[in-house]
Amino acid sequence: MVCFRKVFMIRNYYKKKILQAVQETFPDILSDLSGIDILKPRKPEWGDISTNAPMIIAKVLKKRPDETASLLIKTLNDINHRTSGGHFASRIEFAAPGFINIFFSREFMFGILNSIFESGYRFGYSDEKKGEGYLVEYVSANPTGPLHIGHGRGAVLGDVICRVLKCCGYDVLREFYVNDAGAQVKNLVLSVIERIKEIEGKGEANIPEDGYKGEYVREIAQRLILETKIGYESALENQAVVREFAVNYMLDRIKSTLGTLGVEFDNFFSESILFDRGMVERCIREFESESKVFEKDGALFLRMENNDDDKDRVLRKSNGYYTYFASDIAYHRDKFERENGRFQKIIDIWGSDHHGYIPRMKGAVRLLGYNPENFIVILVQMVRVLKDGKPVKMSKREGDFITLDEIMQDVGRDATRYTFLMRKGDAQLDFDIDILKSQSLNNPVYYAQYGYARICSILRKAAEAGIGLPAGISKEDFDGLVLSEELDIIKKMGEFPDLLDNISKSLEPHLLVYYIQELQAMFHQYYTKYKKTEKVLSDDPVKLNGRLALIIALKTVLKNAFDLMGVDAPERMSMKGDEDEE
RNA sequence: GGGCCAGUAGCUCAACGGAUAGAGCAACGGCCUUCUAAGCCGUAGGUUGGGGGUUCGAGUCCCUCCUGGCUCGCCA
Repeated sequence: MVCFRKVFMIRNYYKKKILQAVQETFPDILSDLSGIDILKPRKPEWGDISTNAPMIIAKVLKKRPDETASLLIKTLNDINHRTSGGHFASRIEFAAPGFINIFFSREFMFGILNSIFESGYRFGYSDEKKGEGYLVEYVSANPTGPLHIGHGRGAVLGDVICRVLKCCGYDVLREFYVNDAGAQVKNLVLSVIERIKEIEGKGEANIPEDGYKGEYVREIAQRLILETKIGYESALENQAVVREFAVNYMLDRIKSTLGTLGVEFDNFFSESILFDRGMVERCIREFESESKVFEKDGALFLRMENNDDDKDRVLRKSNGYYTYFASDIAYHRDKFERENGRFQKIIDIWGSDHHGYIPRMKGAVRLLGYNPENFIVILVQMVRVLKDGKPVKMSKREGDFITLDEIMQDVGRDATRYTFLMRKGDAQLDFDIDILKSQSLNNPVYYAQYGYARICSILRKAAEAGIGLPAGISKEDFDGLVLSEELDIIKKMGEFPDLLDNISKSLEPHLLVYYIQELQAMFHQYYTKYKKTEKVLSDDPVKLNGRLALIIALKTVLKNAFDLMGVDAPERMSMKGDEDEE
């Protein structure tokens, strides 16, 4: 058997073999070979994995691609026969204009299946990069209102990115930045106080221009009165009390929504702490001593020109207050410095309306003495909510919006998460409430879950028939797997570790959805095609054991993928028309 | 006006610079006495916004134009 140790990535495995072949065939070649690529062919007749190496080498050596290819194939065949424990390829072919196509051997596919059983729920996981730290900040909604759908998208994306990074062996900290020091919170406080006045009948609520008019503000006021016995006048005098209560109330509510969504955080980092601990001042003092700032018109500017930004930026306004940018610099410095530099990479997930802020923050990171490349911003486009076919205007201040809680009540957590994960973050997304409500049975998440439930159903049937489930795959039972659909499913499952590695680098979790969708389609097709002829529960004991092993492995891979997406993997699903059961 | 992102099937979107551009919805026609029909099969649908360029090869990279979104504060 081909040796599978720890995480096994097919791409890397074959890349090694091909590079080895290149070295052995052309020992004198010195050029840069980074153009050599390992591809997954689109057509079955092009093999299971292929490379463009002949073309790259042909260019360097000024030879014809078919010449370099035939030499490489010769060496590859040689290596294939030398490989201890079994061959990795059953066929190695040339294809015009200069590809080498490799077909997996049965030994290789047996190895994939075997490694799924060996790794189980950790299949696809890695501990290779252990120690490399990522601090991922996401959501970070102002505690001035309930979460809306846009927050949900960022939350799910951040959550799944963290899950994938963790399983790829990174040291991950999930953080929520609480903007509890700025003007927005102040506006909330004033709004709450006005509602208190209204409730006590001391006049009409006079919500300030930048205040919040949502119903929840009245709720905060009512609770505040109830729990602290505070009145209008004392609230005016003790705004800090109102502030603390309101922020805590909103944070609790936000946390509860996140809990429903299945999104967790390791840390909630308060903006106020940056000021309380003098972290903002410290940054500014150091910038001053390094002549990175200057005063103009009574304000303090950070020199950003000719850096990453196109403009000098204000850190301290002429009224003496610091800008949001100033505290954000201190915050990001802390991220890099925290726990003796535990985090090499800082990832922020922002709404794409903040994209103009990226050069500024990158520049600040550079001025702090860190490499801006280690500060990565993922942008998430705002979600447009459609109702009655028309976009719903959403204004937090006007209190006119659909909350994330309401969305989840309508379509459920799984569908909500799945919908957000279906597209990459920086693409516009329409969330049509009516369609998701009325056609929720058509939701793609059910397609994915249905396949899982089907597998469980077969395994239940097997148990009922007294058939023991295999805990692994033996060489003999593997002989029962000969249908091309079966082998294709095995190959696809083998891609899972590559996929996770890819996502951990590209930070694009939507690939997970596409993978599940494809894998499920393969299973549904296989199931339907053979439900009358070649059932999993075959009378032939070799086929039976092979197929049981296949679907148990499939169940494992699917479960792992679902877990990473935070979507439920149901053991059974009721069919249409069965609603009245139970 | 400057900057960032996008423009791919009727709609929503995929496709590390690789071979004949793919799914899902929607449309049309089929498949349930058998391991779950929330499934499967088939048909139709495209000059990848337009035009140049780079090379063995471009939806992908460069230039330019068109269109849309976002953004250009001593707001956060």
